[in-house]
Amino acid sequence: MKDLRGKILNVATMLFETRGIHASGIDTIILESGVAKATLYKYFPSKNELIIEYLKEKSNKFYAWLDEKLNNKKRDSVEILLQLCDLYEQWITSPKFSGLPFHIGSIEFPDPKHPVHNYSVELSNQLQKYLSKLASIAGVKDAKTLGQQLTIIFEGGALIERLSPGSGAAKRAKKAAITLIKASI
Amino acid sequence: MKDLRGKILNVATMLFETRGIHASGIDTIILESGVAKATLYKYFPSKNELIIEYLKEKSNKFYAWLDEKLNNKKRDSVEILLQLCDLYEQWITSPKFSGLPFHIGSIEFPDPKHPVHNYSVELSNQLQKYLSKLASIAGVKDAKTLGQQLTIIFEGGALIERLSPGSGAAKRAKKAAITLIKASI
DNA sequence: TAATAGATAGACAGGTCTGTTCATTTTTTT
DNA sequence: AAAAAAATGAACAGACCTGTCTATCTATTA
Repeated sequence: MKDLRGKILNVATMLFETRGIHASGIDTIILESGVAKATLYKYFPSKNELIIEYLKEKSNKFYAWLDEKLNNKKRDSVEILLQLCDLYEQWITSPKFSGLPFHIGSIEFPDPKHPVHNYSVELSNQLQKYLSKLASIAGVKDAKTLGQQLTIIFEGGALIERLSPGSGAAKRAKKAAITLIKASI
Repeated sequence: MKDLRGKILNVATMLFETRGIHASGIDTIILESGVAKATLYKYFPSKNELIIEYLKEKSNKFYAWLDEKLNNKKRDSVEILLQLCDLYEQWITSPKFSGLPFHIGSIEFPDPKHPVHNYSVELSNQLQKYLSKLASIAGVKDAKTLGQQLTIIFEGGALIERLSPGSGAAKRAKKAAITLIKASI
């Protein structure tokens, strides 16, 4: 099994995150993945599509990981939110973490009409809905507000942890999140 | 007084924030500012220098505005931090706001050794120190931690407010900040 | 008015960018 | 082993990139 598509996507992911999206040309991507240009354009009709697939795959992997880790816990208590904070810190401080992909997408493509920007906004909204829902199931009174505030903290912490890796931003974000969670019950 | 340098910087600022840095070429910048290419390269030896000047000027303007607004207030009380939260919301929700420049700089230039990335990290650290100092003067016990947490919330809120302008992210970030401030005294 | 400094347009170099095309080779399937 | 599908290398188009340079023109200063 060759899975050229997967190989291209992996290489593109690595390049996008270490060099940036605009700075990673198609020629570099095919060179690094050892694939012909026509092959890349067969699996991904345009660079925009490739970028969006990168965003989508990263997002899917994140939620798959999170759901799996949270699945065994009882969801109908505030405990689940504290577990979430632990998992957040784990994710952000993992050595392979290099920022939230949709931050890259939205900042490198600031035009609100651009498909990459659009999809990035969608992913941020999705995170907010996910966290609000989790808070709601946990029994938080104003779950929507808490979800939105956790989104802000998690995204901010992710950003700063990437700016200064190992500086402990993730840990402080987690503590701030816990403070907000406890204040909301 | 012509102030060609200022005109170039203004145009570059506008283009960087609406189209992104990589997507704004030198040719576009000189075309929009009605200036010869040699003139741009006289005032800014390279595009990197231009980008850094953009970051620097934006940062200076922000702190000048903030210091002026905070100057009349008594600084030795927690009141100053609540004032800060109001000003933060004002800044972020202003129609001319289009994201924190050093977020653009750090994400478009992810290489930690790149001067633009370096300077962006410096600006984020500067914000954290500023907020910690303000918290310290206000009499907060663990001022450094609060300053770091406020930085996370302010940067996260700024990011999401830009992603979804008018969605109220700034207001919720402010509320979260106030919760943390009150929890820290 | 004459000398000096600043700004101009435009060409140029040497790359890189995305995306297409095509003939050839490799792989898979029948 | 023959037919069909997939992948390859390489060239190509047309545009854009940063940065340099020159020759001309326009201000400012003396």
